[in-house]
Amino acid sequence: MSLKHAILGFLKLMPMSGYDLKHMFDSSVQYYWSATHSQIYQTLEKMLKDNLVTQEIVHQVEHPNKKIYRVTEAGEKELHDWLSTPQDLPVMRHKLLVQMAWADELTNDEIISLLETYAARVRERLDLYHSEEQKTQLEYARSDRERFLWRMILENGIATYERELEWLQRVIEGLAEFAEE
Amino acid sequence: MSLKHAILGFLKLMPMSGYDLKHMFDSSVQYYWSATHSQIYQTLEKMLKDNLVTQEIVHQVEHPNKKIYRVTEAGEKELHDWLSTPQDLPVMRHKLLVQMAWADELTNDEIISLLETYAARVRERLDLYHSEEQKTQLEYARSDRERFLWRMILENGIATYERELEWLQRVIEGLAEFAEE
DNA sequence: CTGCCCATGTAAATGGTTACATGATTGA
DNA sequence: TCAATCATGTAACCATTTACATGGGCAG
Repeated sequence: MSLKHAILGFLKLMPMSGYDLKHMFDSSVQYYWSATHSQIYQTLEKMLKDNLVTQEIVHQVEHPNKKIYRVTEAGEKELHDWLSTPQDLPVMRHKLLVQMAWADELTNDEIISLLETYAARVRERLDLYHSEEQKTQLEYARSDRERFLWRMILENGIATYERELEWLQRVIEGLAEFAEE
Repeated sequence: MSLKHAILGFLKLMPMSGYDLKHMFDSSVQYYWSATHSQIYQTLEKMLKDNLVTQEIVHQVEHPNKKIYRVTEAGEKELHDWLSTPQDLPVMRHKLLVQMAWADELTNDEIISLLETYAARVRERLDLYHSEEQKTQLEYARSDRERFLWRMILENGIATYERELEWLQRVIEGLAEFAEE
């Protein structure tokens, strides 16, 4: 499980609530790791039981109380151990590719429509990657090396999606050769 | 759920058993969709109940009996409907990138070791993509257009992993600038 | 005689999504 | 007054992995 480890990393950067974590995942990591709020709250509970984090309730007047979590020593060790463990290739679950495998029963127009819709979503994602917000977040890095690593993560995403766009274009162009009569 | 749909596509290509399906997933689709045998058997049972497939028991002498599944009309419809539905971007769950996000607490050598191990796995995967077996499978395509689509799927995988290798190389080189004293 | 291929399953656990639920404050 | 933000949670379900389980045939 790496949701746990992604959370530990964020909390080490800065103690925060489950709500804050959700925003962190949505704004910076969403693109290579995601989590719903229910999953985050439940995982935090479990991590608390396992003594990986501590909880402090902060009473607020104008807002609901919040629970601030902090990484414990055991949590730091858990994170460090995981960080030193080589990971397998991520399992690809690429629905569009499954569709393409069996798409010969669709018309050219139908296939192209699938590809175009997908391309539009890829472009949206790319816009997010290129947004100012992403650059701002690099400011929070705690060292030049950390900033470099964060920039590399961003660039990985950008390259991934740009490559995907090129591929989509090639498929669309290639399909033209199979004009329907 | 697209395991169901990937299965329907395979069965439409050729009626087969759960065991055969497992091999199909492992040899051709593993790289963009995967499933364990337990998942396949259970899904087939469910699909049978839902009348998406029929089951025929083939008695064998030298081997255990096998259950051959065929797509029903309802199954064809289910597949066709799904094929015409645009898909969202796949959720990326890239553990190595999560590690990189928090890797500043590792030494350069430790980070590079993570990256190199990962790169070795990417190269293995690329070898699979470039293997003869992959080219042979293109023969089973039922039309030129289908063969084109299958080739594009393969090329998507190849491009993905080649890009990943380039990125890994850039990170490794970039890290050198942060030499440890 | 060892280990792989054939062929099927079940059970338990983990991970993840979706829906249901509440309720005050703030800005348009 | 409508919608969004803040802030938390539970319950049900679905998807996926891992482990447990069986047993004959065949090749080295």
